[in-house]
Amino acid sequence: MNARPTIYDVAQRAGVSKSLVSLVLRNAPHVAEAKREAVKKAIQELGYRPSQAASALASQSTRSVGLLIDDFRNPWFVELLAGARSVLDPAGYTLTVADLRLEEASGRNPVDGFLAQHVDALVVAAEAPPEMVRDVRVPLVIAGTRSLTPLLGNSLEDGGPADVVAGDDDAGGQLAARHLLERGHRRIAHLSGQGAPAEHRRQGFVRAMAAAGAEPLVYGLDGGTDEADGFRAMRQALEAGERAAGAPPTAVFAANDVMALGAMAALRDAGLRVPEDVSVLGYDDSPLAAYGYIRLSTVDGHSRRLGAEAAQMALDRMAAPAAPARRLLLEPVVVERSSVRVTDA
Amino acid sequence: MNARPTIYDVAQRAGVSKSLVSLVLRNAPHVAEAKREAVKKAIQELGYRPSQAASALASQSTRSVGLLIDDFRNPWFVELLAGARSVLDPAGYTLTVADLRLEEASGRNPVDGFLAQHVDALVVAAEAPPEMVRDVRVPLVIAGTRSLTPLLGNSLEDGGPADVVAGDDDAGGQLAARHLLERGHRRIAHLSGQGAPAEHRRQGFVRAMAAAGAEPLVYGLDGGTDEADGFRAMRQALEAGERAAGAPPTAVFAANDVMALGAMAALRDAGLRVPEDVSVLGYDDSPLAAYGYIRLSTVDGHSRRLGAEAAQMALDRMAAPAAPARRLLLEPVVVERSSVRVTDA
DNA sequence: GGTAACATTTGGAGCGCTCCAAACGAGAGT
DNA sequence: ACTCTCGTTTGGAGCGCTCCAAATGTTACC
Repeated sequence: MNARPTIYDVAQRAGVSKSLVSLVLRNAPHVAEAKREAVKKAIQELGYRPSQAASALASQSTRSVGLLIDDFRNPWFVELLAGARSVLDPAGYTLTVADLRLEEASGRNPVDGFLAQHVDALVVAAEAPPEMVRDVRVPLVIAGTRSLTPLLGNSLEDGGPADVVAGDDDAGGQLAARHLLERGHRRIAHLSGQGAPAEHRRQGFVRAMAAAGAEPLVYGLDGGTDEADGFRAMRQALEAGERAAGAPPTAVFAANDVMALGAMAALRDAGLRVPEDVSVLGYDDSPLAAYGYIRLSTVDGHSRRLGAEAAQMALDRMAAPAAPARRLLLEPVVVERSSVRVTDA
Repeated sequence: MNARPTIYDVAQRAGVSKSLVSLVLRNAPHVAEAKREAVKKAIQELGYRPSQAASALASQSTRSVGLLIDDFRNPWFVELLAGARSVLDPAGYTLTVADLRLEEASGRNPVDGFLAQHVDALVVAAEAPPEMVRDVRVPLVIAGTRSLTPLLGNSLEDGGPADVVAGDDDAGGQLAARHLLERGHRRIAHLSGQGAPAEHRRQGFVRAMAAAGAEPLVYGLDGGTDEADGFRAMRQALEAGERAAGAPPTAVFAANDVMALGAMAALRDAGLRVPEDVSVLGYDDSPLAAYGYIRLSTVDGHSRRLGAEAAQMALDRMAAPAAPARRLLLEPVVVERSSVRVTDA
């Protein structure tokens, strides 16, 4: 009585066979309108809800894709997720999300979790250790940064091919440097941190600075990439500036928006105004950057489009498992808000 | 060959029966160490991953609980989630999260989704329409605000009992008013919005103001509760102040942290400093409030504890489905940072 | 009136696992 | 030597659904 009704219960109530109920559920064609209605009515009355477990088991498909993100605390993922849903929803696919940081903290392997759940495809938008995504036996798309591309080598060899869509972090780093350079800045500090995306952004930055004959000042290499790390790296930059020339940098490029926010805190604590005294440029164009109170100029890696493309790739690969692997590199652009000013110094 | 291996494959390779493999998987006692090892080895070699669908179907349990949150964009949920995991993980339960806003936008019912997935319990931490959680037939706990309590009536009648753990929003509103009053403020604007939590906070605020003989100035009633709404409501408050006495409020209490951030933007645009010219108090103690660049004083509804208690209630109810429904009201406190100052005006 | 052609509906055989009752072995006790 | 235990292992019967081949209508056409 408290037991969950099954298609048999529905079938009995509607006076049809279980198979017909199944057809109605998947709204198949060639079902008489009257019976369809009768079944729907019975479903209503019984409060029947299909068992995804049974359906997955029988059909070997869940019409769902898993999305692995880095960390729920960094709102970077919000747009990615929205982009992915915008293509998955119309296709009738469901998205399940997991947070790598949280999963690892509890000693679980999120990829195993997804596979146990029978996701039909996997989108990895986090720096997962290569062995985690190896041997996945399900369409895999790497979404995020160019830095994840090396994973490909492995995946291609011992499993299906993996598609990749990434923001070109190296180009983004160069872009950031040039953006600041073009606005008259020369003493530009870069706040970096560990992890592949940060590394690529840094490399691009360093290269572009060198090309312009400016000295790249890099801080925070030993730390992470969250707000506190940004704060700390900014303090280092400030202290280095005092020690050396007595002049702080006139601009700061942070490896992501959250770090930029940390930097802004450190600057304010030091009595420096943004952008009057020092300009700040972030990366990601996360929701944070767009807040009116923050108005952070930032490098936009097109996270929404990234999500959409990744989802599309997953869909395409499910349709054609043997198609050649695709790679798409998205060209970043800078979004100007109010944290960078032109200087004549 | 590309097919996913099953316990039969593992059993064959390890030279045991499928039942033994199943026992090893659930690491049951009374399994000889040698066989256990053999099975584990076979699992390794084959890259076997259990099928959650099959297991759910056979055991009628997934050892997972669903968590419905409001909106991924409001980082309020981050701590809630961490709190919930802190109790679910040790108990061997898995958490799956869905975002009400996103699901509704794509015309889906997230609760149906959870039930189709066979979650063993459901934690609702969003203002879901009552009919959505009716007739759920699975332990249900309402986590969030006192305002969700009315749902209970329904759930109790036509389904299992629902447990509730909530922050006392009404008390929080009063607390906010008193906090500001005690610090010498009299012209206090409240930025509210639609939705039950905001309503309760507002009611508490209005009551406490009245009790102190101060006039409650409420704005933004016609809007929502995100950053832009906070900005708009703050502008209204400022304009009203000019029109009336020529004096802006000396303090602002926003219905949540994101709105407070919007208010801070409006204040800065108006050339007013926080807290020197006007104090700002938020609500939720979200990660936003803690950023060094923001340092927002805020009412802490104990979201982490909320998550933990909710998870515990879910666990308890699964263990004792017939136990009387529990309700827990968490008393909010204010977290002082740097956005409120004492005034003598 | 009979039958081909099509639209609709149905039972049965799994999908990969869990759980149960029963089988099996190996010491222990008599 | 024989029975009892107790620890360990096993086959079988489902869980609720999908998918297929086959059955059953229905309509149309000769």
